[in-house]
Amino acid sequence: MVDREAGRALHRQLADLLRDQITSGTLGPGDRLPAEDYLAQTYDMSRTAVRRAIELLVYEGLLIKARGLRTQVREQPVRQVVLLNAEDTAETRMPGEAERLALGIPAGEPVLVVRRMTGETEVYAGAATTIRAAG
Amino acid sequence: MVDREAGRALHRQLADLLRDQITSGTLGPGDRLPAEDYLAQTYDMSRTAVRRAIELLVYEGLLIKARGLRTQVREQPVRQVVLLNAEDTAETRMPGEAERLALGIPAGEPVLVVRRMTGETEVYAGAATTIRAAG
DNA sequence: CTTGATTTGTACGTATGTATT
DNA sequence: AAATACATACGTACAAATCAA
Repeated sequence: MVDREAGRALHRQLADLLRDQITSGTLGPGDRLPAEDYLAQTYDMSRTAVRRAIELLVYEGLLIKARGLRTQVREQPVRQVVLLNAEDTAETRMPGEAERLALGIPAGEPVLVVRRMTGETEVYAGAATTIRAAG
Repeated sequence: MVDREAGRALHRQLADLLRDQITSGTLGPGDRLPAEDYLAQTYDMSRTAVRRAIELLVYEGLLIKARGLRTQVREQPVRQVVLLNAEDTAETRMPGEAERLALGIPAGEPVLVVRRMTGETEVYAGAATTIRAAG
């Protein structure tokens, strides 16, 4: 489980455990985590440490938080294909908070910025797009 | 400055202020932020709130933290072009902590995953690549 | 080389606010 | 209305890394 003598921060150890459960499928998309208080008791750490662990996974795009609800394993959206023509370029980066809210995407999701040769710029939710070369 | 009656969390308000200084160029790449304690006194909030503000900007890819040093405005790397051939696809997502450390990229940077039609998979630091269609 | 000052990291506790069920 | 659960905000203490004397 978690080991206080491990030389690794408690919240990182818990994040590792939860990440494993998600990537292995023990926790599937849409599943809800136990409440923070429950996790704190179960793993014998403070709620603060639990929240830090969950925060790490939110920023990895694995979890979605909502106040009052329990934290949920994120559903991976179906990826829509974005075609890249000759002379177009695409870049990825993290959005600022305002931009993220404007696009309606959750924390932990990068954006994809496509610059068309026409000069137009398109911004996509990164987790919902697959890039492919046109032609 | 920050307004406790604004109905907006203190750490989000401070993050807004710092983000503005970075994007406007008042704080340039490589510049160091004041120490957390100093910011806490200056903006009359706890060190906890200051740390949360900084954390937001780290996850937006704007700041780099290291223990013992002061927090630094991130240098944006020169982007290297990745060519996408017909039948290749590219996707972006956030890396897990282990993957991120293995690739040697800081928190707040997405990865770019290219799947070649040959079956090979390439993983790049997202902030250091520009995608372009071959041909 | 060692010490001390500075600065960030981890971990705990408490209290109160807000959203959902 | 009440219970549950996450959000914000404060405080304390000590650990660990860095840098300068």
